[in-house]
Amino acid sequence: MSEETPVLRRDAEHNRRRTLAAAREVFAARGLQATLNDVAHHAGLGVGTVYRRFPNKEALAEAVYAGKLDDIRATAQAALAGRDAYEALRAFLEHALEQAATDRGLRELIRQGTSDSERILRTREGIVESCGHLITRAQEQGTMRDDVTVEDIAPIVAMIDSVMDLPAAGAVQPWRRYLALILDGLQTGPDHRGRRSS
Amino acid sequence: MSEETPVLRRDAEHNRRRTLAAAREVFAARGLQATLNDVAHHAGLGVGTVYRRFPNKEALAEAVYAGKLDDIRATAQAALAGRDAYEALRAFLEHALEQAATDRGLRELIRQGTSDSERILRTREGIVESCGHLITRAQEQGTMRDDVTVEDIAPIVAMIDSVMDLPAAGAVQPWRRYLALILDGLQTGPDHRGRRSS
DNA sequence: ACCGAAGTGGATATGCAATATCCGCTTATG
DNA sequence: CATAAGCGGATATTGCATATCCACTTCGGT
Repeated sequence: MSEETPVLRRDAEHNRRRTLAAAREVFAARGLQATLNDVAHHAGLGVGTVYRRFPNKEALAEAVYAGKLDDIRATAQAALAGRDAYEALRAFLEHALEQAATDRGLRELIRQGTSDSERILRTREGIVESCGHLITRAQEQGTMRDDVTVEDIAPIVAMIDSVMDLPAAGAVQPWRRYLALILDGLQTGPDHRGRRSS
Repeated sequence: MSEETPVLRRDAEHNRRRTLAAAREVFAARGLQATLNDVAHHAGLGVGTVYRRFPNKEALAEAVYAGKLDDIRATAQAALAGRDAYEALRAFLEHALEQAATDRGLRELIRQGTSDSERILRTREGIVESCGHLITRAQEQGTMRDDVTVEDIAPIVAMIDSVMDLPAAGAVQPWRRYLALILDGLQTGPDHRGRRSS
């Protein structure tokens, strides 16, 4: 066992959880560019306390999001079991983007980023891989256009994300509308998506 | 005439043009967050020279982009004369986004931004307004879904922009594909966009 | 050719914001 | 109660962008 199990003092453990909870909230609201000072203050703790447990912001972000992202990957993998691959993909994307909609930090993490931890990177790859399988199967089932690729996943997610970043006009979130629009367009159309005559 | 016409010395005028040219290139390549030092160096000039002509970065950016943006607005207005409003809107968006595709600074300016000059803001409004007219006319012509609004323009542009910001996989720019996909989805479908049975 | 105004360069002052540390004090725990 | 662990938050450090200043150069009219 090279793994250290320092066995934190009770109060320390309590503060560790407080830190994580605060980080979740702050990152969700203001994104990953929020400072550890912000997080500490929001948790009612000193900065030093936060830095004692997490060497830097990236470590804290990973602690906060690794699980959440992994859940999403699990959902993607589970989607592979669905009968209708197109519908499974649609449902998965809606589910995953719903998470992103309420969490700006998660959104930033999902996007292609340079400063990501190895773990986050792998998880993201896994998600995309599952989506790729779904696309292939949907095409075999004749429900998805043949020119769709795994390469389309990242742009689609980026596009929907960008709508979420827009200053929301009303209370409603218009991203579902656009996701539906795009996915709808990727189906095999009734008349092979014929253009208007003129 | 409260307008000053300082009549620049020949070399000064030359350097002013050099500055603008350099700014165009640097902003296009690296976006508006490039520093005036970058611009000056790229122009082969000292920072002081740049600051002598343009009080700050925003002024320089406006000098660089005001014309370009105004051209886009003119194009939008011209599009109102088209017979087929849907097609005119499609062509305009493709044209405008083509400009954005090769100019990161323009892209950032087109997006909703806080630090924009009054002039830029008005121009953007004008563009959106023209798009709104096109949408209304297309609906009257029965070529566009009735639930489309002017409010859809900003998200659409944002979505396509976000694709452009993605690290380009190959040499090809996939944004046209997505723009076509989205606009296609906004047409009135042959069978009123019926969902698949299952 | 000369001279004053205009222009130039770029080192550097200024300001700001985020990161991370340090250490005197407090608290948990055996 | 002893002591190791933990805490707080002022502050050092770093990094970056903005903008200025002024000794020096160049232009252009006479």
